[in-house]
Formats: sequence, structure tokens, C-alpha cells
Amino acid sequence: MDNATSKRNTKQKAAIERVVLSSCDHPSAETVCERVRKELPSVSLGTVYRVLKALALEGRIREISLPNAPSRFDKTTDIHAHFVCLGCGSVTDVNAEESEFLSRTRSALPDWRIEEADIVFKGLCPNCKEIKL
Amino acid sequence: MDNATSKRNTKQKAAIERVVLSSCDHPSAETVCERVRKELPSVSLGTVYRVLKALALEGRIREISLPNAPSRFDKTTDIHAHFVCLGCGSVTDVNAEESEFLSRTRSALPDWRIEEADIVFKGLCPNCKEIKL
DNA sequence: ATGATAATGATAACGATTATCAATAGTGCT
DNA sequence: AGCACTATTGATAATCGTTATCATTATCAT
Repeated sequence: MDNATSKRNTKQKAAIERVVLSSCDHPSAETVCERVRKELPSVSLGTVYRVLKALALEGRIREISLPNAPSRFDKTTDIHAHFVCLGCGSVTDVNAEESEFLSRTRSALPDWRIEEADIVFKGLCPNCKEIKL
Repeated sequence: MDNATSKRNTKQKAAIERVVLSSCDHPSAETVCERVRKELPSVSLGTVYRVLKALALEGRIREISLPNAPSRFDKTTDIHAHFVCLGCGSVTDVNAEESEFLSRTRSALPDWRIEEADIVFKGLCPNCKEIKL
């Protein structure tokens, strides 16, 4: 329940972690802040950034870095691929057999130590694809 | 030789494209600017950004978006994986059978239209791995 | 050469994120 | 419970990469 980097338990930390763990839509720091404010109206955006960064460092949540867009935060912590819809901006988990891809790549590149992977697909989600057709 | 978006040929555009096409180290906009200044000491960083963006849009070069780091620019325009070394910061092309991975993913997700993919590995390159051991 | 206007250079503005710092509030001790 | 210590907060300024603005310059069809 406790951890090394965080020395004191505050309602802010608890609420921020709770929001990410109960969100399925990969919210940005700003969105997390809005949701936390439903419960704690005075949280500052700075605190949200600070706590999210700490949680990611502790491995309790995952930061999804997106090109030319604010980072999103994910309750799923293992490496997995994401799809960003260029139509609606949604971020979704996709099953791309990324773990197999990762292990293949690792064995193909034995001299490189791969510690992280960001796999981001961009295009149109089923909804937006239908609209554009 | 000519293109649609660009209406006039300037020495700045020519020099900027030449620098990217002759660079093998995936330079950032700032680095491109420094190199162009060897030849055209008065180019502004704004122009470099503007031209790089246009060249990427025209498909003559590729922008590599990296998490929490300035974009790099690449003479290779097709989708391919990159490796960012957490030790020395270098960005390298790696062969990860990414085209096979892409086509597998496309057929696994027929309802999603995948138009782009950013595949970025992070870890230690052979050099830095050796130092850290 | 000349004129229309695209492109430039200088600089301000921007959005996302991080740093600063005085005020607040957990936590261990009595 | 009260108190002291100090980690954490909220407010705000600062930073970084990038984009926008705009007066000046330079390209190119005529």
C-alpha cells in the first residue's frame, strides 16, 4: 500500500490515483485534474502533474507519450500499443501482438538493451472511418 | 523537382532539404539550423521549422516525434522503427521487422484505418550498454 | 526591369510541463 | 491531544519546443 518515493499519504494523491485507475479513456493531466476537482475542488494542476509523474515512476500507472499532443495516462502498466484517432482524438488500446513483436525485436538486436517501447498507430477509428466514407 | 505546396524556390529551402538528406544522425530542427548556418549564416530557426514541416507534409522527409524530446528529422520516409538511447541520446534506425508487424496489425484490425505508426524503443545502445556494465 | 506576392528573419505568443516558494497539513513523538 | 518537523500543496513564474505575426526582402511571370 505504501511506497518508497512517497513519504506522506494525502487526499490529493489518493484521489489522483483513484481517478486514473478508474478511467478507461486514457485521460490527459488536464482531464485528470477536472475529474479530481469533482471531489477536491481546490487541487492545482501542478499537483496533478507532480503526482502523475511520481505514480508513473513508481510503476503504478503508465504515461503514454503522444506526438504533438499532451501525454495521456493509463492504468495498464505493461508495454502495449495505442491507437490515436485523427478524427475524434480518442486514444484506445489495440491488440497488435506487441509483446511478440517486442520479444522478436529483442532477439534480433541482442546488443541493444530495450527497456521501453512506445508504439502509437494513427489513423481513423471504426466510427470516424464510417463517417468519412 | 517542383511541388504543389511550395511556390517559390529559395536557397533556404534547398539548403535545409540538402542538410536533412545528407544527415544520417536524425538531426533536430535546432541541429539542422546550425548546419544550414555553415552555408547561410542568417537563416532563422523559424524558417527551418517552417520548411521542415512543409517538407514532411510533402513527403520528402519524415518527422520522428519523440516522447519528451524535440522532434528529429529523417531522410527515410517510410514507416520504420527507431531506437533512442537513454545514455547518449542518440537516435538510430533499427530493423525490427516493423513492416511485417504493421501488416499483421492491419489485418488483425480490419475496422481501423492505420495511416501512420510511431515505433520508438528506448534503452541503451551497444556503446552505452558496455559502459554501464 | 518591374510589380505582385511568397518567403524570410526577428520576435512575440503559445501550450504543455516543470520549478519555485511561502503556506498548509500529515506523521511521529511526548 | 498537542507540538514540532518537514513533505506536500496551491499559486504562480519560468521553461522548452514550436507556431504565429508582420514588416522587409527576394523570387518569378510578365
